[in-house]
Amino acid sequence: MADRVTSTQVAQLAGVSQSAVSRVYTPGASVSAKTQQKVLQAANQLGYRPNVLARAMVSGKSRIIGLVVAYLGNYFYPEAVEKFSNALQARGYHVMIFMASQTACNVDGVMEQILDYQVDGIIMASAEMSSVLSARCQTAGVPVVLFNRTQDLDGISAVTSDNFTGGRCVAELFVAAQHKRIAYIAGWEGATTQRDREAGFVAGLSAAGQTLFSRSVGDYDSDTARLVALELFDRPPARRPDAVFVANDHMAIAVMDVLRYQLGLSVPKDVSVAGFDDVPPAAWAAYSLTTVRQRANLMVENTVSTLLRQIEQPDSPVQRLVIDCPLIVRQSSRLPDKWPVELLKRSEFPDQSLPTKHDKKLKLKHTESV
Amino acid sequence: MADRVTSTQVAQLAGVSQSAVSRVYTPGASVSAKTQQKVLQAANQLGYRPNVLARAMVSGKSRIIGLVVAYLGNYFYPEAVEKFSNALQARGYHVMIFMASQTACNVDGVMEQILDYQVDGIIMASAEMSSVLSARCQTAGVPVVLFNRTQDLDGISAVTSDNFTGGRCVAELFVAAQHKRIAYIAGWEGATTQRDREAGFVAGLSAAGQTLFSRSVGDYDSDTARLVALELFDRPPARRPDAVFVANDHMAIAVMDVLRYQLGLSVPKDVSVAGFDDVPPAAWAAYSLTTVRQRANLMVENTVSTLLRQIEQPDSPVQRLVIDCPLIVRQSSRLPDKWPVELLKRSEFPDQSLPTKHDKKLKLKHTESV
DNA sequence: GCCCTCAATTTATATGTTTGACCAAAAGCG
DNA sequence: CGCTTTTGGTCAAACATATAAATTGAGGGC
Repeated sequence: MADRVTSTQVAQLAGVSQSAVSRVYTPGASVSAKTQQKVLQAANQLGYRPNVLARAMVSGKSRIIGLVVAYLGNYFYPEAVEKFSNALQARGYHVMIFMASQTACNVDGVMEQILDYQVDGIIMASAEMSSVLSARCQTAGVPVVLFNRTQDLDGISAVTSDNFTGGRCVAELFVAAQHKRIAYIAGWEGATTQRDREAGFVAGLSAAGQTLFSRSVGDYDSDTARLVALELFDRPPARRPDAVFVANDHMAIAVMDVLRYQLGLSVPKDVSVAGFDDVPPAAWAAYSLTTVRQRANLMVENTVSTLLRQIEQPDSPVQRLVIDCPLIVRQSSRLPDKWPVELLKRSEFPDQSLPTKHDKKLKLKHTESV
Repeated sequence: MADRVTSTQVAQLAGVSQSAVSRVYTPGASVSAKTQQKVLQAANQLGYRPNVLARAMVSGKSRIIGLVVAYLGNYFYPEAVEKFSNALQARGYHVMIFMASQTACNVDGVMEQILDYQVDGIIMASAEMSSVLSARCQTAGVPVVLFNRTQDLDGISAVTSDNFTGGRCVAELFVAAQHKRIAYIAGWEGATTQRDREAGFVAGLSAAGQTLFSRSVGDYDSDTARLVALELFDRPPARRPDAVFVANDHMAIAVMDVLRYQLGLSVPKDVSVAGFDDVPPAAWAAYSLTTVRQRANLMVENTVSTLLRQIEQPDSPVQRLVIDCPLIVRQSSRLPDKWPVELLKRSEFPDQSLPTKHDKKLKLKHTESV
């Protein structure tokens, strides 16, 4: 069996008291150089390291953060998980990961488990929380920060992208490129991201006097997206959309595959496609997907610092942070001849130089290369 | 501040002793129906849940499993993380995730942190471990299971795919398809997966009297893979490979993009490409990558059960499990006219029916559709 | 009625650490 | 040389739970 080394054993070997050992491992404590040296040597010899769990019990701080994720099949989340883990590790915290697959009742069960571990804070990514649970966290004194979603519960901070503006930019791009039959494939309708992206998109269209040509729901699921894409586009040219905004990249990629390989359509010649998130595969040459970038780094950094602030100062105010997100123009969408100035300011062109005068040339080049 | 509910408070309210409360929450304990009911009611009223950390201290079992991962950019790992978390959650354990980004020294530091949390076991995915650390875990009585890698350290179990046979199958496929200039792009040369895949591949070639036409090292990194692919294939047709086995899908996809969009080559007409892992993007129509499937479910299941067995019976024997892995034949590789029977038995054809007599037709169909 | 058994419950102790109260020795100061 | 202040250190009390040992009480056989 494991016989773990305890501070008492170290103390014995070093010839000091157990609490002297403790103080050697407590940053701001007063210890003489001599004892410190004795203790450290004894500790090294025995291979001693403080027991975090015991420390957690007495201090009330476990330095564990619960991270709730629904599914990692959308590649925005693995990226986030990695960054969260790194950012928190760097600050002396550690991530306990909880998969809250399906339903909301599932989430509630998972949350109880999280609280059992006396976590210092919770990050909710891709999962909704009942108000009961929210209240429970609050009475338990465990701060919660929502990542990439909002919810109208008091006392809960949230960090999101500016989904509305992102959606509006896509609309402006499509409109500027002279698209006339513009469709939208929605995400899961319970999600605030879905709601905001669509609202922005529709607002952008109506600013140009247009409305949605058609609309389907893909539920943020790629299989569903495939189905609805087939339904939406398997029609004669005049009755099918000439541009489609898909609520996230995960679905948008599936949609592109359907358009090209099941329906034989050309992207962007026959149909322009745009997504949301800018996951790594969106940049792969085979897709080169025009999309709205969620700045994962910034979002994670802000989520972490918000959470830690609330942990360290329990009465600090709730914060709802909205992160600006640029339109990433790649080759899955037709380019406008003339760029609205406002839109240009919000756009990035990773594949080429800025299209000011050379619009025509660029347009030619990308249509043939895809 | 948080005033957590303790078992003592529940006991007081229920009019019993603290240990009675404890036993209500201990599965195999003897409690009368009456006390149980009293305790549960009081617990409900106060919102009591046992403190896992305190329980861990006295029982010596934290029910935390440390999961070490290097990077989630290779999409084989997010899948594994999700499955691990679910499988362990189902058995009452929880996953603490540790990113061991770069070097081995980093891993050592991370391992110390893991041990500080008194984890019951450790799963090492995509990270090497020094023998010092291995010894340390052993003296600490913390079992370790390697996932998707082996290492010649005694006392460490491991679960891997049959990388050797997987590599050999790819060789046999290429040979049967009459390829004559066969190349290999290696993974990180410190990895046993890389070593075994290459060994199997080379063995398969030499069984047919062939040798590697060329070889480069991609280090399991997609950017590096892009570079070496360019170097390997930017040549006149006769001096460039007509088939390439890339040590994992993550790199293979990058290589395909280079071949098609930077060099204007057709896959599989000009070059056959095969990968390893069968990550979800390999099945995307734009790539339709022929690859060797790592059966993540089976690997995870076995890793978990091996680990839990070693936790529950500390003297159970070390186990090195090798999981069988099928060749997934898709459209990124030229099909043979005639299939070796042995190879056929190890192959799966997700996109179409089994090619027995219809080889020619299938071949035609897929070359035009890609 | 007595002793024994067995189940249900309580008491007491242990887990490994932090932390505040307490103390001894050294040092500063007139 | 006394007196106070500082410094470094020990002691003991938490922290929330599990569990071995002790205690109680109820039945049951004689």
